[in-house]
Parts: sequence; structure tokens; C-alpha cells
Amino acid sequence: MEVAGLLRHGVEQQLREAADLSYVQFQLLARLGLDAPAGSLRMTDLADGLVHSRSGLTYQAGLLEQAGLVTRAPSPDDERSIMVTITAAGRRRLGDVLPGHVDVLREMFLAPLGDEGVHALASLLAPVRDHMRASPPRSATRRRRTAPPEG
Amino acid sequence: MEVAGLLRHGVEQQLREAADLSYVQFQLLARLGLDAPAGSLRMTDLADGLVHSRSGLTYQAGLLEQAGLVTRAPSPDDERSIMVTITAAGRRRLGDVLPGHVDVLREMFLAPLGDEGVHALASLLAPVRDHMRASPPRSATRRRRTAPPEG
DNA sequence: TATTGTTATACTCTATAACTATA
DNA sequence: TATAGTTATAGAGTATAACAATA
Repeated sequence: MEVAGLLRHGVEQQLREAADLSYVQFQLLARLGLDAPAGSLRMTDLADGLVHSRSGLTYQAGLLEQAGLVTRAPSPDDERSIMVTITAAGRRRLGDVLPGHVDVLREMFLAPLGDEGVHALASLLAPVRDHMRASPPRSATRRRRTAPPEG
Repeated sequence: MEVAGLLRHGVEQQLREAADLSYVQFQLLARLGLDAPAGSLRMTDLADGLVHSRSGLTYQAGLLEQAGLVTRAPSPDDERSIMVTITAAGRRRLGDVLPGHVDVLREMFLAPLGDEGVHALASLLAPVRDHMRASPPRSATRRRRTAPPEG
């Protein structure tokens, strides 16, 4: 947890200073610009795994739209859905931060880990990630030992 | 990062629901109650590694004090320092959450990892943690590739 | 002058609930 | 009735800068 916390802090600083992006904003942008085939995704698909509430995504996507880095338009397929699309400016911004972002990752995390360590870590954590994705996130909620102090 | 994020989210939920503690508050309490010999530490030592700003610690310690879980008193040795001490109520609260906390850790993280995995992970990450602690946290700041958009 | 800690302030982010609209 | 998304709102947490006091 300490490693992840320090890494995240370092990453957030670089993203903020180099491109004025929050961590979530960067991830949304990266998902659109690097993973999404046509540079667009439905809000829900975009949110997947990045945010814990719908409104949180609306908020962050709104900021990206205000900054001109994405556009939002109703989907032709399903009129309930909104397609979020990365703009040219968004791709530019993403390209601008990416090298520095990778630098931070490498210097803080990948270098001390070494190539072998990186692979070992990935093998170790992949099943954990799958387990976490699969299990109901509320399991922790139901299984408390002590009664809440409210009653 | 995803594993750490999900784990932290699960942990935070349990801490909040079982004992009305934030993650940081729990860590402060744990450091005082489990690590500190006499249950007390100077503010600065208490903060070490848990918080990224002094005021952040003052805020969290203030909440703990309000809740009667710690006390704050000037240090006899150095009158600039404040000794934070866990109270009986604080130890009780800590004892109340701890079992559930460990449950969450085990179910989300330790179990899917397995005993061997836990050890392997610890060996892998220990040097990374040391590297991160040692290297100036601002390295990311100075090493930016793109000029900040301000000027 | 450097260190310890607090305060004032402003801001970012998150989450819940109520709501609209489409399927 | 369920799904997609927004909005209103409220609260928690964080950080910066200015500050007071001690070393």
C-alpha cells in the first residue's frame, strides 16, 4: 500500500504539472486515446473500473469536455447512451504527458523492480486483480464484526 | 495500481462502517497503538510516510482528538513538539476494527495471493519501497518534459 | 535561521439521492 | 421495470501560505 501510495502521488504530481490533468482524467484520456479503437466509448464503458460512482464520471468527463479534450454526443444506437470521444487537442495533450509519465513510472517503480521483477509482479497480481473484479465490492460491507457505533 | 485502488476502497469501507475511521485515521491509531512503545509519538514522527503535508496531519489528529481517541500535549523535551497519545478509548476502537480489517485484507488480497505469493510480493516490493522513501519525492517535479501551460 | 505545529483558505474530488429519458 | 446519464448537494480530505513559538 505504501508503494502504491507513493507511486500514485508521484504520478499525480507529474500529470498535474505537465498537463494539468488529474489521475482519473489521465486514465480516461488514455483509455480513449490508446485503448478505444475509434477514440470513443460510452460513458459506462469508459467508467468501468476507474470510478466508483456514476456521478464521479460525469464530473470528470465534464471537466475534460470543458477543457476541449473530449466531446460528448448521444449514441445513434442507444439514445440513452452518451459517446465520449477524444479530440485532437486531447490526443495532443495525451502525447505531451505520456513520455514524462512513463519516466516517472520507470524511475520510481520499474527500474528498482527490474525486468524480472516487473514480470514476477505482474504474474503475482493478475489473479488478485481478477479476484477483486469478480467478487462483489460490498463483501467487506456485510461482513463486519463490530456493530456500527450509531445505535 | 488497480489492485491497490480496489483494496484501499474495500479497506476504507470497512473502516468507515465498522469504526467510523478514515484510512489515515486508522493508520495513525495503529501506529500509536501497535508500533509506538508507550502509545505516543511526536506529530512529525507520527506523520512520517502517512501524510504529504503537515496541515493534513493536524487535521486528522484533530479529528481523532475530538473523538477522544488520542490526546495532544506539549512535549517536555522540546517545547515545540506535541506528543500525541492514544487513549483507552482509542485502543478499544482499534481493537474493535482490527479483526474486520484483517478479514478484508485476507479475503480481498492475501487469500488469492497465497502464502507463497505474499512472501514473494513482499520480497519484490521491499526494495521498491526503500527506493521510494530514499529518493526525493520531488524528482518527478523537476524532470518534466513539457512546459507547464501557464506561461 | 531552522524546526514544530496550527490556522485560514480555497479547492478537488467523491458519493448519495432525486431526477429525466430511453429501452 | 431496468438502464444510461445528469444534477444538486453535501461532506471529506488535501495542500499552500501565512503565522506563532521554540531551538
